[in-house]
Amino acid sequence: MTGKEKVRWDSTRKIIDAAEQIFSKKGFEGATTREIADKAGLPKANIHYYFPTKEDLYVQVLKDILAEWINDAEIFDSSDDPEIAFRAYVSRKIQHSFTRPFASKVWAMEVIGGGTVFDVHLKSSLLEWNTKKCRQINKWIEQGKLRKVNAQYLLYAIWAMTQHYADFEYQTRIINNGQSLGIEQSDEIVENIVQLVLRGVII
Amino acid sequence: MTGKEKVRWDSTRKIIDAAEQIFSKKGFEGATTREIADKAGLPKANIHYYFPTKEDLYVQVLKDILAEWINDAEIFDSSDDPEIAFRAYVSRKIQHSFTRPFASKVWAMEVIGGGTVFDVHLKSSLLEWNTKKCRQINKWIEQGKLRKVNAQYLLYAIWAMTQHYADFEYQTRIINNGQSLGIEQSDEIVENIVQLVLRGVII
DNA sequence: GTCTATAACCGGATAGAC
DNA sequence: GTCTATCCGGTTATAGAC
Repeated sequence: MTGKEKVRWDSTRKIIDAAEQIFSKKGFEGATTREIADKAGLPKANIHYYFPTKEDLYVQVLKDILAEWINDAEIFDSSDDPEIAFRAYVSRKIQHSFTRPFASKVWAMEVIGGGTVFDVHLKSSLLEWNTKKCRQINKWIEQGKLRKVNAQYLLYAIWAMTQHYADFEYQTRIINNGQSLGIEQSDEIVENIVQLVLRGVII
Repeated sequence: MTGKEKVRWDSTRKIIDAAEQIFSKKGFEGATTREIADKAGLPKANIHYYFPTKEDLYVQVLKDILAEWINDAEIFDSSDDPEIAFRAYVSRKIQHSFTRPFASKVWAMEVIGGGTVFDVHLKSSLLEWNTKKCRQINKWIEQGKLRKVNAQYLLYAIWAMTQHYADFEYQTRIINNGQSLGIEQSDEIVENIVQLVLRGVII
């Protein structure tokens, strides 16, 4: 990487990291490029130099998140034993909930708001991610390793339970007397979700 | 109710309904009083007549939602049989997910964004709601009706799975080939969540 | 590539006639 | 209680010097 390329890469990275945090607090419309620039430690004009419009930056953030989740889904193929695979997946998802909470929140807000900037690429990536995992679950059912559950609803359940700890962190914090749940609780949380899933599907 | 009171009540209702929809799409910062006024069929100045600031209106919307959810929780006391109580609660929650999706989304966005307008009243109502249900679950555990599960994590799981169908409706729609899940699927969805919960906790 | 200055516009809120 | 007109501050985006 030449010097110029490095500068470009560094600035881009700084901007995306800042954008993730601001978008996760205010959503697309509520976030301002000014706030993002301040958080990134750059003048506002630089944001527009690297990302012509606010929407370009926002879409980039969404694509980054989805790419990470699709990557997480790979672990589903790590074992032919559904118990091991579910545990590995839930564990990785919860880890991400605590280590990269902003990305998850941006995605959640975008979906809740009705997916106004979702383009064809994002939709097809999401479908691919979903299809892949449904197929694996259905294979296990055919092999007699799982009860005949609805794979789609099971995925929604796992998704919802794991995302909850990233997206609704503020709510869990209020309920937990102002104290954040963190990495220390993650084993406990993973075990709890995994138990619910396994009792529900293992024969 | 006198004529004037009726006008006041009608306008207030119209404004809150419109606000729920706009806030659920754009969040607090992203929503504009102009859009809310248009949706309510009133001039913008009228919004400010009934609700001096945008924040006043927003807080009112949040309080309405929480009041409804606290009301939903009452059904938890409807039976001493946890199976019946869980089923009734999940069922009511899913019904609300389909019949009043906007309210749920406003709440979700507010929490995801970090609860910037959460005041003491909202926090204590939320805690009350939570405590009430934890207590009931723990009573069932003491009575030997349920496994020794962590009541708090169980509530998060139920909350997350039921809310998912309201808040992430757009995502489920993409995955379902552009077709909305609706009331027709609600029995199936309720049964799915209830089965997961019951297998997880019933001895 | 960086940054200051500014254009062009839009937001919440209010004044004041009806 | 309703509505038009308007103020003022803040927003995205760009022009142009360095």
